[in-house]
Amino acid sequence: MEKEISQAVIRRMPRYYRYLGELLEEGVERISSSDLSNRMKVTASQIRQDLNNFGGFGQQGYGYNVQFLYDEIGKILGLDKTHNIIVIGAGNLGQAITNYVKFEKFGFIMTALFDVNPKLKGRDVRGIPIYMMDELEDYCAREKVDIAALTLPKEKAEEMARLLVDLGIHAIWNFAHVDLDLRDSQVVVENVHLSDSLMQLSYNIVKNQ
Amino acid sequence: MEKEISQAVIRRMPRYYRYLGELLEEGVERISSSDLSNRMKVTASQIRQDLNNFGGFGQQGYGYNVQFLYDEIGKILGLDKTHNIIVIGAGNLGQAITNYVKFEKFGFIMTALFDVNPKLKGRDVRGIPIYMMDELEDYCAREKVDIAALTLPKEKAEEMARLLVDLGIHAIWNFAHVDLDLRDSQVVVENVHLSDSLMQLSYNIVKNQ
DNA sequence: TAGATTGTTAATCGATTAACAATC
DNA sequence: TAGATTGTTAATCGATTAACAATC
Repeated sequence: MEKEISQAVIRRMPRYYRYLGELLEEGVERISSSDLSNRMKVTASQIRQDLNNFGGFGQQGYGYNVQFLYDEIGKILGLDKTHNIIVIGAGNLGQAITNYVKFEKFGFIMTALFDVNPKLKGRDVRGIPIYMMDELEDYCAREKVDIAALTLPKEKAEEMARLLVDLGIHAIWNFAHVDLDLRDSQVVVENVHLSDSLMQLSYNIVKNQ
Repeated sequence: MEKEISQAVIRRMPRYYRYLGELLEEGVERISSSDLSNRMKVTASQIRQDLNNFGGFGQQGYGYNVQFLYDEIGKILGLDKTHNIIVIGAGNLGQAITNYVKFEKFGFIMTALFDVNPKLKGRDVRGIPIYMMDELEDYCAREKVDIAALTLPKEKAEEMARLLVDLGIHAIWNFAHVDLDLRDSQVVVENVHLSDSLMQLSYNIVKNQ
């Protein structure tokens, strides 16, 4: 296997992607690491180092072609493929994520929600059906599912994560406020801990005073 | 001023807080850095280093008192005070955040939502009123507001952020997919970039295959 | 007191920045 | 060709881990 690229680098890639998208919208054709560094408030050195983890996308004396680099970073991030997402837990957060249409622009397609609440049976979120949890297994056998977004209370999250692994799901986008211990599986987990984020903000408020 | 504590350390504090909360629920009275390190899958060294940024909370030969350490970290994170939060943008995400009752356990109180959509006028989210955007200034003059959660489309986020700064708000919890450039102000910004998180997940899926 | 475990200093590791030769 | 700017190596900085003396 090629040498592992650090998550610190990976975390910055979506940000590059976003700035390049903005440059495209502005009609900018090429940009140097130095100009980009001014915009993004990072060092030009870091930009060149980061990009060169994945290959030489620039040209000496010229800089980087914006469209080309945008597309390449898109490929690196897997945005050239579509990813089907199911949402486990059709509460407020689950529905909000489902409604966040922006994701589809990047190839993330919401295909179904699942919940235990019988009141939600047969309902939908902007056309995306809500199923009962006992239909999950059949659904996963029938349809291609790439990512499961987990928006359950933490008490139920661990158990559900196990089930999802058994059903062959490869990636979990975890909104439950708990660490999923799935190290024995091959599943990729990405955590969104909103409480943690809020606490960090709170710390910085206090510090600032 | 005391020496600055790195954000890497701060980011880990909410996780310590969560594990200590779980230990409390289990009725555990004391814990050593080594036992905690086993649970959290970090090094004992890191735990001791992190904590000692803020003071000596442990006792040689004994370890750490769980309740005491929990309370101290709570204070460090500012969770001993309440924070009033207003939500700018009462769309799905704004409403989902408002409904996320869990936050209140940590002293974060949702007090109002604001939107431009006249259909929402006079409505509420579990008793929390939705106001029109033109009432924002009066509201901020009248009520204590600690944090503004920003759930607007990115086109409107920057302008709104400026306005919030002018209205004297000190902290912004930013869900808009844009970097707010508020370096000239004293405002604390914490970003939640859901798209970035999803892209990072996507990268790791591709890598894993 | 002896054993346990912290607080803290020193060593290591990895990530960021600087420098510059290669090259378009 | 000369100027610009990359790709990449070397230097620096900061964060993590290891080690151990202090002490409960």
